[in-house]
This record gives sequence, C-alpha cells and structure tokens, in this order.
Amino acid sequence: MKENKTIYIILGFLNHEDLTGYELKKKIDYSLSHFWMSSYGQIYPTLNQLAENGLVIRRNYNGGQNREKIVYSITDKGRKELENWVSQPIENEVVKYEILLKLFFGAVVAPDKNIRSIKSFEQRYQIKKQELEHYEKCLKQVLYQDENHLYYLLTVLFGQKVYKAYLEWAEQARGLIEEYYTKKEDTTKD
Amino acid sequence: MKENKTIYIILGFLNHEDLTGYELKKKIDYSLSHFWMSSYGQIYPTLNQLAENGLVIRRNYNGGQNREKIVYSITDKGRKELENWVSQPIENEVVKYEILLKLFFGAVVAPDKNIRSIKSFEQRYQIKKQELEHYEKCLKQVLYQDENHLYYLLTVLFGQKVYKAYLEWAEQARGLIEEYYTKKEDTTKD
DNA sequence: TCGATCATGTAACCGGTTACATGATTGT
DNA sequence: ACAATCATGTAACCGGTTACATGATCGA
Repeated sequence: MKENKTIYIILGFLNHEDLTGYELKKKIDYSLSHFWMSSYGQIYPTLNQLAENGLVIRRNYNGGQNREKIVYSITDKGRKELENWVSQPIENEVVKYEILLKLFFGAVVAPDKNIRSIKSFEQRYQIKKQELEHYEKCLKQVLYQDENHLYYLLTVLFGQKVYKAYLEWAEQARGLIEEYYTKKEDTTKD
Repeated sequence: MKENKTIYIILGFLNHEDLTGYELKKKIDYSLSHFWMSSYGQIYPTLNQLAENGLVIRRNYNGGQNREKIVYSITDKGRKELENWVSQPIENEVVKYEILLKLFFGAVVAPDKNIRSIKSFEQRYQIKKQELEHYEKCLKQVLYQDENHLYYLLTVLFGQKVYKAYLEWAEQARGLIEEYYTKKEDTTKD
C-alpha cells in the first residue's frame, strides 16, 4: 500500500459517487487519460483488495430487470486513507520520458531521423494541447458549482503549460540540430 | 523486447565505450537521473539477456593484480538494434505525473495542504532547474567536440523548458487556489 | 583498522499490461 | 439478426524495485 496509485484513484472517484468497476474504468479513461492509464486487470483485483481491507464496501445491485452489477462505496476508513495520501507531498518523483531517452542516443542515427521523431512528438502534443483548451473553457464555466472543478482545472492548466513547453522546445531543438550540422559542414570544408 | 528500455540504455552507453555492469549503473545514474532510474537488479539480468542474444559480448578482464571484472562490448547486431530503436518515433507515450493525480483529488483536504504540496514541488524543481543550467554551460563549451553533446544538450534544454513550465504553473496554481476560497467566502456571506 | 567504494549478482515482490473468456442487454 | 456496449473477471507476462548476500580493494 505504498506505491499503488490505483488504490487512491479508485478511492478518489468513489469519494463522490458510488460506482461499479466498469464505470470506474470509464471515469478514469475520460478524466485522467492525459496522465494515467487504467485496465480491468488492475481495477477489479484492486477493488477486491480494498473491500477486504474495509476501505470500500460492495453491494450487489439488481435494479428491476437490470442485469446484476456490483456497486462499490467508500467507507470512512477509505476516506481517511485517501485524505492521508492527498495530504502527503510527493518526494523524488522521477518522471520517465521515453522521448528523452531516445534523443539522448540520437547521435547513432542520421539527424533527419531525430528531426522526424521530434516532429511527430510536436504533432501529438499540438492536438493534446487543443483538447485541454476545450476542457479549460468548460471547467471555467462551472468553476464555483463544485470545489472539485478547481482542482480539475489546475491539472488542465498544468498540462497546458507543460505541452506549451514541449512545443517550444521541439521548435528550438529542430533549429539546433539543423544549425549544428550546417556549422559542422562549414568547419569540415576548412 | 518491446517495452524494455533498459536494453537500449545499455546498448546506448556501450556504443561509445566498453563498460562493466557496475560502471553502467554509475553512468546511467549520472546522465539520466532526471528522467530515468536504474538498479543492479535490472542491469545485470539484462546484460545476460543481451549477451545470450548476441547484442553484446562479455569478456573477463583481469588487468594485472586488479580484481576480476566483466567488461561488455556492443556487437554489430546490437548497434543495429539500437539504431532501429532510436529511429522509430514514439507512439502514445503516457507520462505519469503523481502530483497531478493527487491534485486531481485535492478537494478532499483543506486548501492549505494542497498549497503545501505545490510549494514542495516548486522547491524541488527550482533546484533541479539550477542543476540543468550548470550542465548547459558545460555542454555548450564542448559542443562541437562530440556529436553526442548536441543530443545531451537537447535533453538538458527539454528539462529546462519543462521545469520552467512547472514553476510557472505552480505559482499560478497557488494563486488560483487562494483566489477561489476568498471569492467563495464572499459569496457565502451574501 | 575500518569505512568507502568496487564489483557481481539473486530472490521476492509489486504495479501494471495484454490477452483471453464469458455472457447479458440495447439499439439499429 | 447483429453489432455495440455493459459487465466481471482471470492468467500470463513483463519491467522494474528493494532487499539481501558476498567479498575484494583502496584510502585515511
């Protein structure tokens, strides 16, 4: 119960409404897709674990002719666990960027291949940035309706700042690569 | 051999010099600490795996009275594997930010706790940013001595842009949280 | 002499992903 | 009728981390 983030994601969502495992996955995919992934293979076993530890309770739900499903609710114990986790500031988070890993060894291939990688990176985040602009507008309109919206907005703004930094860097990086090899040619000719 | 990044990190370092497992760890920790972590428990088994597949070769080395050690060199096959990996642009990388995960559920605790988390985040990246400024100066001085230095510099510049974005966001976020709760108080008083 | 560093590894564990299996219900 | 979606799960796998074990050598 130290590193497992799925626990807290589930508790976080159950904290403001009861949900099934299936519904949880949809919520996560919709809300956290920019900085988290989910899978049933992680969600269902974690729900069992949480139920065993009394952080959530499960109820079988058969609404009328509806098919049966299992609805989970957070307990007081679960809420405390969530609050405790949210309160603790993060120490030594190492954010893993595969693009940097590749670029670090960029010298092993021709420069145009690196430029191509950077361009593909740029395109991806151009789109993602636009997605976030849409979220921002929506959230600002309903900001004072729910305290949660403030925090959702903060994560959106984070994404925007960071994606903007990505795009600025990408342009600069392409420029530097091109500059490097033209300058190198000049000195080789001497 | 799809997702395992350690393979390529090792190949990348062996590509310009022969190294032992122990030396590899030091190199990784020194060069990639801002965006990667390493451990012997990953390095040594991966070296065995690479040797089995003929991507590296191992030689026992007993220089004079030196203690024995195992030095690894990259093979042509290994170099091809590395080049191939570096050439491929990355698809759907999801970068996981724990701070965003916590902040997303920030409404469950008092606002000052979130502000404290943000401040601790700020401090950490203030320091990291300064570290990178030092790297930048060093690399720029030796830029044309080795093609690799260009790519090292690009990763440093990436870090700088991103860390700068983090810091800008943190300030903005603290401001928005404070603003939110003062405004909310005003409306409550009505 | 004694701690730091060099040097190599293993075993257990953990968080997460992928692929698979099953079957009901809803909408076209 | 048939595809899409709802709904729950398991098993195998994988990449990575932590903790542990061992012993040599170097410098103060």
